[in-house]
Amino acid sequence: MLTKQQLEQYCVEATQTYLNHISIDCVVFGFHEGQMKVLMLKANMEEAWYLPGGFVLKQEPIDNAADRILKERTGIDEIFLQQFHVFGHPDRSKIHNEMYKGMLPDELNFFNKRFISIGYYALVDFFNVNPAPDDFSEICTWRDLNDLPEFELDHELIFKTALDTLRLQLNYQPIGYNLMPKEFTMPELQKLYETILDKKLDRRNFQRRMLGFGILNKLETTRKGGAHKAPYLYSFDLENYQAALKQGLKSGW
Amino acid sequence: MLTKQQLEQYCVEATQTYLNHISIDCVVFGFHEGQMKVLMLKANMEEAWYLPGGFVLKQEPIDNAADRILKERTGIDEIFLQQFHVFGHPDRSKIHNEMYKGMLPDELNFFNKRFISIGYYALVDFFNVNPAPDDFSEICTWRDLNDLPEFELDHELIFKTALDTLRLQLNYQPIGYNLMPKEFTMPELQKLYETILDKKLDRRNFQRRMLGFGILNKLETTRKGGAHKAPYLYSFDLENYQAALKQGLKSGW
DNA sequence: CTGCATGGTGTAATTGGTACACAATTGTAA
DNA sequence: TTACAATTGTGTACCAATTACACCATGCAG
Repeated sequence: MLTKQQLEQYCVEATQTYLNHISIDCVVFGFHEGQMKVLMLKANMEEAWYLPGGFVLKQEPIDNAADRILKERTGIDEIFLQQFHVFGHPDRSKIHNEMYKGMLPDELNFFNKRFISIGYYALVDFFNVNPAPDDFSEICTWRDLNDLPEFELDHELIFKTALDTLRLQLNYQPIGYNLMPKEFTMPELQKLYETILDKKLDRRNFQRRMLGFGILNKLETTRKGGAHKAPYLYSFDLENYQAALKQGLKSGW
Repeated sequence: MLTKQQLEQYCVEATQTYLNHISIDCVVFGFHEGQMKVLMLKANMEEAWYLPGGFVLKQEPIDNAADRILKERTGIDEIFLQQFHVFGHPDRSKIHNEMYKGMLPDELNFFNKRFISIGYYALVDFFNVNPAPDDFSEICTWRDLNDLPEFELDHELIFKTALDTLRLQLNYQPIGYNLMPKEFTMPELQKLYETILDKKLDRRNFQRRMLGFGILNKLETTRKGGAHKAPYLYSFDLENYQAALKQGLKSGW
């Protein structure tokens, strides 16, 4: 929670250091215990949830800005990030945090401007993330895709657009390297796909199709401990994976 | 060609009416005589070509801004427009037109800022367009995709990204309604696809695939006049076309 | 040891895409 | 008038990918 003085100083500095009218919002997807997760923040003192975001330094490439913002929230350095849409309706711009409304005259309040927000989505390994709140929030945590709180502002639209984009990209790009641990089983990978797509897939066909892409290495070991047959472990063949990212999985026309 | 005084007035007004730091650039595709075309502008007094673009009014949704800008360049009202990428590297921001550099002190020069540009691509019917230059150009005209001039700034990157996006979308979306005249023959439509993809397609397989999408109406009439067998005319089934736009042509997973 | 849930592999049927062949139409040149 | 070249309309055999399903293997519970 910022005092009025702190907020005032923040606004003065922000106006000087950041590009005005431009913000970045990130949809950070993680995967844990068979569930898809999104990183979210809860505002100070109120039940208001929003997506991690921030601003662009005056001489900073926008991709770097997204990297920087997410490093602050997750501690991770090299994140798989993809710009997916720009949200630019004038009505979307409200104060990030209603609590600070009225504490400053409008002309001094950096947040009380129209912001055009560039949406990025990120895929990260759940276990590498150390969620850290920002100056305006008290909680930064994973939320389950099946149990999301209400979003502030237009963040629900941003989230849904990100998810739609992710689903579409599943059709022509490999996915998982950034979401799975180094070693994983085929059922675990399938669970990821099923969660993203929100539908059941055939176990056997999934396996053949995945292997057909040629982006997986089958390891010697198996995962013991379950109450059933021990599945083989796989890892991604990074070279082929990168190549598939570039060329796409299907040629189409 | 603007005088120093006109430029100064333009800059003062622009700073007041437009969002600073944000611009829009458009890649307008047309199709004529079997050739893919892009709408381009040539600067006053020099051989400098760039894409049509403009700025966002302070209270204007960005999609409307793109509509407005393209209406000024083409005369067309309802254009098929799609946001496809944001170009936000700080080095991309130079003065739109080098000629005006130095005519004004930097702090007054609206153009001498960093601009983050939202890229839109448009598909239009060639015959509906009345190309009109803007204040900083003397020519607005179609350029053949096979015979493009050098682009100013990062407009070549913007153009190529738009073309790549268009090619990708060909795999899961119908196209052509906005590029073809009301009635057209199958070979004409095929030529459009071949031009976009820059590759030959099999005549017979193309026909079957297209008809399989269920977005075409076969008309009774044929196109006479050619030196050969008269081909049937087709039109788009707008209802199915719109549905296909939404759902995508292939289900994927 | 047996039952059961899960994982690994195989295979037939269907669908979709590719590569052709051949007939029909139209204007032109002989 | 006729033969021909160029182009369009339609069909079909073949291969690849996807789908649906069967069967066996493994590992723990009882």
